Amino acid sequence: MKANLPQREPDIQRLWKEMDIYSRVLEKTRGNTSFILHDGPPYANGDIHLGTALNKILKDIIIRYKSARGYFCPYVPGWDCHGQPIEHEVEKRMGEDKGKLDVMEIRRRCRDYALHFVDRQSQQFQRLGVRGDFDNPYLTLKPAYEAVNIRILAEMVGRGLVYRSRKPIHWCPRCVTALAEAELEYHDKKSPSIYVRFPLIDGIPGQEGVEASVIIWTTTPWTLPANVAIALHPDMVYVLLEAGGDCLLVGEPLLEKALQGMGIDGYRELARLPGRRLRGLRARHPWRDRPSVLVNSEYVTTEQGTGAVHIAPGHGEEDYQVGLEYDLPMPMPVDDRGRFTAEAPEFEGLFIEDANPRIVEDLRSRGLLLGSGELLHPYPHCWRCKGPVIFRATPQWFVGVDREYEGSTLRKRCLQAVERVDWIPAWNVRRMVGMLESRPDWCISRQRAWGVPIPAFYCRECGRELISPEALSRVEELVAAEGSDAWFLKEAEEILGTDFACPDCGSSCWRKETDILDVWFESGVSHEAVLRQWKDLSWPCDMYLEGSDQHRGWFQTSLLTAVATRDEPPYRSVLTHGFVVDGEGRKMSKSLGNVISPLDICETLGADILRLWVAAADYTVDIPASQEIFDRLVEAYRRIRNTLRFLLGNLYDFRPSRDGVSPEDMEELDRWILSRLQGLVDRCTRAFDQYHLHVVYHSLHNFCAVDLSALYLDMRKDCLYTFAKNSRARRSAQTALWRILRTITVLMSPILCHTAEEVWQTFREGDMPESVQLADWPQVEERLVDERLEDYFERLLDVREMVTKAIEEKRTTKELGTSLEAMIRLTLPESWREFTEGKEELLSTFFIVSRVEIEYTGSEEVMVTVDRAPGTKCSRCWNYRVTVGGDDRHPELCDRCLPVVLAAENECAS
RNA sequence: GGGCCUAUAGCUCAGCAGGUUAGAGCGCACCCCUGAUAAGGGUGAGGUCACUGGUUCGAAUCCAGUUAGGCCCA
Repeated sequence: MKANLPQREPDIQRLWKEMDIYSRVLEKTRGNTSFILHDGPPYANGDIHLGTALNKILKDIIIRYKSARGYFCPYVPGWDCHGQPIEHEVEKRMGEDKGKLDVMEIRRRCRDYALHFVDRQSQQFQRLGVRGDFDNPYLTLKPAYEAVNIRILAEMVGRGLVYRSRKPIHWCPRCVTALAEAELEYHDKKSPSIYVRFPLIDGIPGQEGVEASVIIWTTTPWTLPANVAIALHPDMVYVLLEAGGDCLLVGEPLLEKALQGMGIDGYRELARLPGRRLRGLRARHPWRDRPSVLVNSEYVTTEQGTGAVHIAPGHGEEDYQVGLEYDLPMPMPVDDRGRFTAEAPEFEGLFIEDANPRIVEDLRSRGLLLGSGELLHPYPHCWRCKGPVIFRATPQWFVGVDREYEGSTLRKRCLQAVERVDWIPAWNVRRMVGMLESRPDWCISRQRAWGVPIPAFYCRECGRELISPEALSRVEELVAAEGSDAWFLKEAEEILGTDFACPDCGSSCWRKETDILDVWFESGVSHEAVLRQWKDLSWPCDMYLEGSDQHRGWFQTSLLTAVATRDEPPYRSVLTHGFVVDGEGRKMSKSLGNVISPLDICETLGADILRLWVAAADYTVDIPASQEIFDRLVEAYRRIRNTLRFLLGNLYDFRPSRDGVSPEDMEELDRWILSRLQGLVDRCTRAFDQYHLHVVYHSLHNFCAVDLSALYLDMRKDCLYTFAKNSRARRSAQTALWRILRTITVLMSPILCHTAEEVWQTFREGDMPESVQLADWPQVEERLVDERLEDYFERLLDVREMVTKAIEEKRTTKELGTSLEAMIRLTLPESWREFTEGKEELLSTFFIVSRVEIEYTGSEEVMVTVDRAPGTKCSRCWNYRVTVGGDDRHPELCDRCLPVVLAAENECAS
């Protein structure tokens, strides 16, 4: 049996396209309760990987299930089209031309690039079998979408949430530009390594008379002019020592290393005290009047230095955090070309690298330098000019999460909103709360070209900034009509008109902000831009479904913008999945060489195998993927497929409307399997409702492998093959087969969508829906549930196990081959008489043996003995019968086959 | 380094709220069948429940720590 999925699936997908299945399913369910899963936009860059495939398939399975249950499920896929990675990629491709191109040309190329990958990924998603409105997706670069960013921002401005402040970012002083993390390359760099003394102004507790100094170590002397503080670890022990007439304060774990670095041999220990007791003391800044304050920070490590870290909030991320915590000033004496300004008059005009030796000399002359050397260490460099980059504070726009408005703050409102969301799995609420509690203000500025502008203006006369709801609404109109390009093409006056006067100086000459919005802001407003604007969608949606990394990403940015504007979360539930790892549980990476491409799997095994992989895994944790796992899944798939094929094959002469037998007229065996089938329907439906897809997979597979293949179908072959075509028993069995086939085909259709459709198209007849996707979800049919019958067969299955074991023993000794060569003598307890007496025929079918004899005894024990069945093998039904040879017309037949054959012969003759 | 999470047979998963020799399917080995045949049936072998302590009469199941791994942050 060859599944040939890679070839078949595209045909099936074409069929769906031709019948416009997405619209047909929507029409079928229109007016019903809706279930809206809002698609998180993947980034329009590169081909899809296993993680993307996992995410989209999960969404698809859930939507297919919900719509089969009757929910109205419009699904609009989307793409995140702006942002630095695309711009970076485009600039890389431009190579040398980069400097020559203007913003509009870069934006045009970014747009082409993004649209190219939207198209490509769209094809790839559809190849996975994903059903959705792929002709009408949402793209964050569309003007209507872009304009929503401006509107939401305006609403946040109206609530006083948006402010401008400085924050250190990676900056290339040669290219005069901000750099994102992805634009950094780490290379070794030789830096000066110096120990600097900061004399304390205040006395040390318990050592008030001593004139001591704190020793810091740094590899960036040029950041010292911006120093405002010295950080000590609160729990680290600091040693006050006396050496060569100096009293120095050094962290105990680093003492030896530091003294060596400063060339100090002998010393006398005066005192020891923890960092927390030194907090608040003031030290003297080498050049400025302002003191350098001793603060505590957990960032201080024992790896390098002296345990005392020089803090310049404008020149480092950790420094900045410390600055925020202690409300420290943020001097920035370095301009955008890396030259000192008048804020550092001693070095004004010097490029920072050139200033380093001057600073070191200056410190030496002031007696503050205690040691100097050189150090080779990894350091970030600019990806374009390859020069070392610096951390430099520049003005950025922020959303303040702790700003009061209407009696509360954004952070508090979000924390309350989180409680109104159904987090799946439930423990995710903890993760979300933890992140919201600790998150800093949201920096929404990016110094790039490819995105939506931050629509602020600056007075050309006095520099005052303008960001008001009124001004923003002008920009919103413009962007809605012409797209964000218009911002870059038009002058400030063309956008604002002449009726905005500067409240400070009265001027109406404005200059535009050059920053653009963080792309996370863009995707964060998708609930507004999509749920509220698309026909058939509504706000809030029922579900967001993404990887667990989105707690900090999209789940949070969506929550922030929704709560800031509507005070409600944009989703009723959030379902997360883990990450794809390899067979050993390690993450997939090029360097480990363990990457598997979903496109390769589609080409070699088929999308249904990939979908089965998604369904089989417990996706709440890491999802392993390896060759072996896919091999196993292929086996499992074959088993299911082959079972379906057997069912189909035995229904060739059966039409339910003509040949169907009503349940009360069916054979016990058939009623039994149909009762079992109801259990399967119940289990699968419950599992789908809880999104426990692996339970569905295991249940379906088990049913096919055990209930059907190993038991029921094997037992029923005799009847299906040898009974008269139109006999009630055979039609009864076929009725069961038909019901089973139809039911499990629909049950599996959300997962194995291609296979289910293929089966559906094969056995569909009469007024059955055109596609399995239009079929109703199976209901548990109470009239088919027969617990008494199931209990009865449950007990017989235990006996059957004894029977097969006994037969196996005889097989090993070559006394028996097939089980039909056997006859079974059962010794049963008297209490079994009422439900087994006279059922020898059924039992021989149940055990697939030629004959069964029963004896009853007073003992409670069940006993089984196996013998060769008497008689000879009927050439037609392969049962051993004493009646074979009883009729001269067909001496090779048994008495059961004889009339069947005679009847058929008559039919042929007439 | 911090937050959240995971660890049961070769693989995918059960084992709900602590209680008899830890289950299922697949795979594997051996056998049977040849009217599901690039199929089907049967039997069987596989697990110190990551490790170490603790709570308990009793722990895969509860607690602490360790190790390995994942996501996010630093």
